[in-house]
Formats: sequence, structure tokens, C-alpha cells
Amino acid sequence: MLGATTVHDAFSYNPHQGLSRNSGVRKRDGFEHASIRRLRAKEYIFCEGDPRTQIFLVEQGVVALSKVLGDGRRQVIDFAYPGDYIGLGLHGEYIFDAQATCAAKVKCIAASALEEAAASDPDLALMLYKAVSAELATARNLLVCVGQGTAMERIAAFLVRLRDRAASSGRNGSAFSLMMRRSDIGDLLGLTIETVSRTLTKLRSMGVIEIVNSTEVHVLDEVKLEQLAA
Amino acid sequence: MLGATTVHDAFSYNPHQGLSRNSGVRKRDGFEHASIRRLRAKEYIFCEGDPRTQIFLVEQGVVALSKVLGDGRRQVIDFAYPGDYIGLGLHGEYIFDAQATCAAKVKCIAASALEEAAASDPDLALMLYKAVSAELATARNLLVCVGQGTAMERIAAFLVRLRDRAASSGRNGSAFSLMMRRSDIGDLLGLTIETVSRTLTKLRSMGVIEIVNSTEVHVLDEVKLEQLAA
DNA sequence: CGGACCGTTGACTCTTGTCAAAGCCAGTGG
DNA sequence: CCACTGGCTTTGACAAGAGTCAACGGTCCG
Repeated sequence: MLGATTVHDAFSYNPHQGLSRNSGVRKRDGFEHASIRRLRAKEYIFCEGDPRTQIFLVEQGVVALSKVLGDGRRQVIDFAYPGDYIGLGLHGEYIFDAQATCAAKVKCIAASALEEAAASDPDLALMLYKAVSAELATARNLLVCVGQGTAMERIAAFLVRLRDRAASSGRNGSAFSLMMRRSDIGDLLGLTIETVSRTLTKLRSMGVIEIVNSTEVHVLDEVKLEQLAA
Repeated sequence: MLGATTVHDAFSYNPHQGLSRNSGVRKRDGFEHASIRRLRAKEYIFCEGDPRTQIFLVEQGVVALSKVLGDGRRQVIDFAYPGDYIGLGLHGEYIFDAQATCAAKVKCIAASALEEAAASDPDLALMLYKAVSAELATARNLLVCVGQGTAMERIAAFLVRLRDRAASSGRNGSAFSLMMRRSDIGDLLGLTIETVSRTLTKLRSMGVIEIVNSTEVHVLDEVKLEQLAA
């Protein structure tokens, strides 16, 4: 768990519920060069349509990348974890929202700096190519999961991915923190929060996982979980 | 309509129904350098897991890019139309199947040639970066559609995209050919063929579209169709 | 103490999937 | 020329999984 990272003066603004899309948060928050920005849960880093001036590197916490339909339905496209870049691509504007799901820390990098450098540095350009290719593979795997899986398969696959991430970052993979609310999971998998909750309850009653405090997951039966992930 | 392109000696093989994943099709079919390969409907260009030796440029027809789960469920990830590249990325193997949905023609390009050139040509590398970024945006838009939309919204959005494509390629956008079966559409949108059929029937009975011969679509009410696309 | 937010659970509805049958069309072969 | 066959689509009846609506409980925080 990341603990309660103290946030200085940024306030949480939600552009989809009436506030201006460009609040003072941006300028007040050290947005100039390669600075660190601290985020509290639910705080937006940027929104779809904002000019793409910066690229962000997640240092701590989790950031949900999402798109929102006119009527409020939201699809999380991906979660960015420490080490992931946010905002790559060659668009003039961001093409999705980026919102911290929990207290988080991101490094801010000028987009122009990175992409001008890439124009003369083939290695860097190839690195970008590779990073975007990886994002593409992730997006497509999620598409398969959402397009073809039952609720149980989607949740199980999601938990397997979290477990793999935890395992590969050295820690004990069978115990990890969700670092997000049920609504974030539902919006990722195309399910309602009720279905997410019910499915997690079912996994608990099957003895596959254990959940403490609604956010800490312990995988009790890894084999079973992988079977359920289809 | 592309008409009945004559296919020489390639036969249709389906790797997911018992045949070897590497039949003679590949070598017999002009796979060496920048050659043209003709495909009949349902013929595979390559499969997930095959070594990624070539990149393909679609010249005619439509190619479905898909992933298949162990039990046969299939998710179409994207359709490649004339002008689209297939197989970009930096993986040693293809990470999806590529299968013509109708008679098609593709140009074959050695993968090594392209990516070695990119290592010393920043412009080319940036071009690849841009191409993959575009694929990523497409995949994410489809994810939003599949994750959040009802059957009607998914079908309507799909038809709008086809119309836009037809319109931008010079022809009359309100009339176009599907160039694929209901199962391809269903596997793209995460729906069954029955639901696809029923939804198209409903659109017909609403006077939004007209379908002749099961494949030729005429959009009668563009405004309504866009409204339905969410 | 009260309120806001989040998660869980229950009852019910409804969209979509499943299963089955029939029609249509194209190609094949008698 | 026609009957037959196979692949594809359409349609209907029914089942089931997920969504909706509502209530309740827990936790955190002012």
C-alpha cells in the first residue's frame, strides 16, 4: 500500500460534472519542466481534448486512462502503473482522460522535448515505437477479455494480471492491493459495480481469494483463478 | 464490390479446426520479397504464434485481425482495409490471426527490411510510431464501443465507421458493401450472429438502412444512424 | 453525531445468448 | 435444366447472465 501521500494544494476537480475543463490545478501544480506532481485519489491529470503539452511517467500509485461518453458512461482503457508513460502518440490533444485512482506521483515531461528528440534519434524513436506497440497489445488483450468473457472470466483475468504485476515487481504475488474502487474495475471490464462486487464475493465463497478491508487481495488458489480467467 | 478475383493455387486452411498451423500455403504463395498475394474469402494470411517474417499491405479486400480463445471464441481486433499495414510491432511472432473476409490482395514486405531501415532512418521510425499510434487509437475506440454500448449502439457505430470510410475514399458514403459475414461483425463487436442479424433487421424496419443481397448497405437516414451510435 | 462515500446484498427486469428450424443463394453434378 | 448440397442469414421461443433499483452497513472525516 502506498500510504497517505500528502498532497499540497491541488484540489480534486471533475470535468465531467460541471466544472471547467481547465481549472487552475494545471498551472499551479508545477507543470513547467520535468517536475514531480503529486495527486490525490480521483484527481485528474488531464482530460480528453486538452492540448497535449506534456507526457507523464508514473512514479507511484495508479492512474486510470479512460474515455467518457456523452451520457456519462465511462470506459477505462488502461491503468498506468509505476514505470508506465502516459500521453505518448502524435496527437495535438490528449485522446483520453487520466485520473489517479489513489494517491499517486507522476513525473512531468515536455512533449515537444521528447518528440523533437525522437526526430533525430532513431533509438529514441524506436523506443517510442516499442512503448506504443506494448500499449497496443495491452489494449487488444483487454478487448478480447471484454468482448468475449463472462463477468467471472473478466474479473479473474483482471486479478491474474494484478497478481503477475505484483509478482514481477519482486513482492509476493499472491497478495496485493487493488489501489482502486469497484467503479474503476467495472469501467475497465464493462461491468457494473454490483456485478464486480458479486463476482468478487463469489470468488471469496469459492475459496479462490480472500479480501481484507475491501482492497487487499490474497490469492488462495492460483490454479483455480487462472482456470477461471479462460 | 470487388468481384470474383481469381485465386491461383492457394487453398483455404483453418488452423483452428485441426489442420497444421503451417501448411504449404505459405511457401507456395510468393512469400519471398515484395510480392503480391491473392487471397480467397476465409483464407488465413498468418496465425498468432507464427514467426513474424513479413509485414503486409492490403491492396484490395478486407482482412480480419483476430484472436481466438482456447474454446473457439473469437475476437476480431480490427479490420484492415486497402492502405493498411498488417503485422507492425516489435514482436518475434505474430500476436493475432489475419484472415481475409472476402477475396483480397496483399503486398508482402520482409519485416527485417522495414525495421532495419527504421533503425537508421528517423523519419521511417516516426512513421511506424505514427502508424502504431493510429492502431492504438482505433483499438481503444473499439474497446469503448464494445465495453459500454448496447447491441444497437455497437452496430450503428460500426455502420457509421463503414460509411465514413466509404465517403472518404471518394465514393458515395451512403452506399457500401459489408465485404464480410455476420460472424465477422459479431466477433468484432462481441455479439452473436443472431443479435447482429436481429439488430440489422430492426434498423431496416426503422427505415434507417436498406440491405440488398445481405451485403450491400444503403444508409437512408444518416442523422438517425449517428444518433443511435451513441 | 451526522453526512458522504463506498461496498454488499436482494429482488426484479431486460437485453442478449442459446437452441432450433426454415429460407435463401450459389455452386455442383446428374 | 433441375435437384441437391452447403454455407449463410433470418426468425422464433426460451433461458440465463448481467443490469437496475433499492436498502443497508461500514468507514472515514468534519
